[in-house]
Amino acid sequence: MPELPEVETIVRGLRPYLEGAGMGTFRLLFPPLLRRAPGVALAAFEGKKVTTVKRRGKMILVECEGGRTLVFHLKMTGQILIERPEAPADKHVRLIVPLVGRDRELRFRDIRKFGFLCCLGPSGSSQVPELDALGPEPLEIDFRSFARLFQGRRGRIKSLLLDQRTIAGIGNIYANEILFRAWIHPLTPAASLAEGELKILWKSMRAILRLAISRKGSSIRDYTDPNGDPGDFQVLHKVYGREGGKCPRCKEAIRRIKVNGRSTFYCPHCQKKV
DNA sequence: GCCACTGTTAGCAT
DNA sequence: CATGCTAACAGTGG
Repeated sequence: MPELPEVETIVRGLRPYLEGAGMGTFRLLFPPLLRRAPGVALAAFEGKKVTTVKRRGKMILVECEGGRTLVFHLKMTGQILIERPEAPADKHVRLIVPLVGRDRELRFRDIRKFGFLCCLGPSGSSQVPELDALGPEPLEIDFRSFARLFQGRRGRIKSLLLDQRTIAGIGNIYANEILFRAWIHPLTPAASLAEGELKILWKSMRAILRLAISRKGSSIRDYTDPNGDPGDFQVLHKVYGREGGKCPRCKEAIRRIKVNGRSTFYCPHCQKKV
């Protein structure tokens, strides 16, 4: 579930618990969670203190003393929870990290098991291809660089917004909401967008993501932050999940199509096909 | 029960 | 190289 606003909310929720805390013995309940790293690598984190928690795209980076970093990707159904050790853990909890002296533990819970954890060595080297190939951050990129992302690209604009190598952190919900706000049809060839349209798209992207972060993300199914609190941006969705509903701008019925196999919602009147 | 659907993306086919 | 499908998995709802 988590896209950029949800992951940002999670990271902010984790900081007070993790930063400065020491990590105890990891309990890896589902070993395949740990990707492309020998199982022993986890031991290198035990007894170390967390220095910083960061977000990059949809990934969570937990930096530790000694320069090592844990990288979490929640994929569709992953959650990171901070709970008391005595709180019951259900069968979907895949990893437990005790936080020494804080009467709390971090739990990675993931129903569909798509999520993963990677360990980065002290070299800070590139052991996570997904991390290295990631495009720029949508809230940091300036307009000129943003416009350049789409030059000479033959893909459709929605496909490219979802492509993490083009720009990082945008998923299906926010791609739909951003395009609606920008009055752009999802199937528009990216390279055909005029300067003015790109400017509106850039502004819409920033506005939607910032607003969603301020609402602590969208809780469509069971997304919660580390404290178990849901976001409420879903009540502000204009098109996502609203097939057949009225466009808030023109009252036309919202339409649903598939783009690259993903459900895509738009207003046929406000987002004209080119 | 069966089928379609789900917020992600790696890996493979084209 | 660029782009488009499908599968990985588990659960929910019709």
